[in-house]
Order: sequence, then C-alpha cells, then structure tokens
Amino acid sequence: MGSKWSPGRNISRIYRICQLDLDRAFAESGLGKGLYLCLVELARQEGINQKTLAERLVLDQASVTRSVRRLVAMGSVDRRDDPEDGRAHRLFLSEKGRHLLVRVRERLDEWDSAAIGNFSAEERKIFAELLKKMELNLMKARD
Amino acid sequence: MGSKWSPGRNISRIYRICQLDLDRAFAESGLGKGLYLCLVELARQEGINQKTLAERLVLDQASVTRSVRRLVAMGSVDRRDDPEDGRAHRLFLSEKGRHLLVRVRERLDEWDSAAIGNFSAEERKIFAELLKKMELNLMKARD
DNA sequence: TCCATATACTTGCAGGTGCAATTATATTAT
DNA sequence: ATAATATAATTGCACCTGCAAGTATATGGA
Repeated sequence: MGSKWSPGRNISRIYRICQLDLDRAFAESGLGKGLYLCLVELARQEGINQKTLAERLVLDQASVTRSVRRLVAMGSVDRRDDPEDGRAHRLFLSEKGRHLLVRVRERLDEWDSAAIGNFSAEERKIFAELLKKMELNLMKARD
Repeated sequence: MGSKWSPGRNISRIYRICQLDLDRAFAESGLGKGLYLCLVELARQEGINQKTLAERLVLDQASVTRSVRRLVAMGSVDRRDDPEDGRAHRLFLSEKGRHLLVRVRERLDEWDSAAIGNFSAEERKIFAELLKKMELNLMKARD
C-alpha cells in the first residue's frame, strides 16, 4: 500500500512545477526569478516597506532588498524615504510597473486556471479553506 | 473585498515556510539544502536512476547529479553502474543512509503533524484528493 | 542627555538551482 | 554495419537565496 500520503510531498512538487513555468514565462519579459512575487505582493499594499514585504512573501529581507533594487532599476517600482522612519523606505508601483503588473496577473490567472480550472465552486471553497488552515498552523508552529 | 483568492499564493508561501524549517533542521545533521528530498524519494524506489529521480522531484537533472554526488560522498547512498545501460547509474541507500532516513522521516512526520495535525480524517482525505487533482492538472498542462 | 537595545536595510559569502553545452552510450534508420 | 538521432549524466555559468555581520536610525531606560 505504499507510503502514507504527505501533504508536503504534493505541495513541494506543485510549487516547483509552478516556479519552473512562471520563472520561464517571466524571464522573457525581463523579470528575473521571483521578481514577479515582489511586484504582485507590493501591488496588494502600496506604501509597504521591505521588511513587511519580506514577511508577506516569507522571503529573507536580503533577498527582497535585491529584488526591489532590480525593480527600481528597471523603473517598475518607486522607492521613497519613509517620512516617519529614517531607516525605512516605502514602495510604490510606477506607471511602468502598473502596466507590467497587468501582464503578470494575466499570466498568474492562466496558471491558476490550469491548476484549478476544473474544480467546482465548492471544491475551490474547501481547498482555499484547507490551504489557509494549513498555512495558519505552520505560522503558529514557527513561534 | 481584496483580491481574488489564488491557490498559487497560498502554496508558494506554505512551501517557503516548509523549506526554511526543514533546511534549517537538516543542516544540523549535515544534510544540505534539498538533500533530504533526494534521500526520501530514493527510498521510495531503490535502484532508480538519476533521470527518474529528477522527474519525480521535479528538479533539474544537474541538480540531482550534484545532490547524489554529495550523498554518495557522505556515504548515505550507493551508486552502481546500470548493467543494462552503460549511461545510467542505479541508486541505493546504504546502511548509513537507512539510519539517516529514519531521522529524516521523523522530522518530516513532525512537519506534517504541525501542518495538518488538527485536520479531521475527512479533511485530510479531501485535501489529499484536491492536491493530487491539482498536481495532475499541472502535469498535463506542461505538455 | 546618554547609553543600551531594537529595527530597517545592506553587503559579503557560501551554497543551491536551472539552462546550455558536452561526453559517453543507446537506439533507430538506411 | 554505419550514420544520425536520442538519452543519462556531467560541467560551466549566471543568478537567487539565506545567514551572519555591518550601518544607520529609533526607542527606551538611567
């Protein structure tokens, strides 16, 4: 009867399939590995700082520093000093970034379609709940 | 009402939490990043070759080459020429590898516990089905 | 005020990863 | 048999990542 099912095994494979597809797709647009993560997360809350962005993405701050630097260099993100905290910087999408975001979101939507396009509304609802529950469990377990 | 829910967002975050935890945990045992993946997958089918191992893990062959080389160097994996194919090599766990595997599996089980320990049997069943369905969709979409 | 500690960010470093090109062996077509 | 193509594995390269250490600013206590 084989080994017991493990969610980690499934999820890690799904993640790597996803990363391969998306990294390849976005590389053509000049968006290096993982840059689209920052772009999309930033779009969810403009004015956010790098620390918070790193937390949201569960990435190292150093990594976010470098990604943001590249996004700024390519003109997709504006980085302004935080008037209330001399250490921090607030991040905003530029016009260029907003255009790029449209294309990125289209691509991500395509990916979601491929992934769960044949799920019923009920299945999606349950799946979303279970994934969120799992993530919450893990966040709690991290201390 | 915020953005539409996306499974990719959840899954990529869950994956990175997992990788952080496990990589840190196994680094103490001398198992560098991702080595435990090869070890566990190999244990599921001994005698497998590197190409197949890479496919199962959705990793690049080059990456598997290097991981296997390290596992062999640390004495956890035996690598024998495939008698039926001069290009290929068959991989087996050594005694040392088998002992290591026990500890690795304990750790992975702990992680699964933290992740879905509070899921009911019914929830686990549904979750497993949905994840498998999703993975299958993605594999099909890869062409 | 002044000092200790905490925080946001950056940088150096040691890996790990995918891709492209290479090598050695298999397989297939002629 | 032989040449063309395919496959398993390897290597070089560019790049990303996390960790640890460092810098600049904030915050809190004596």
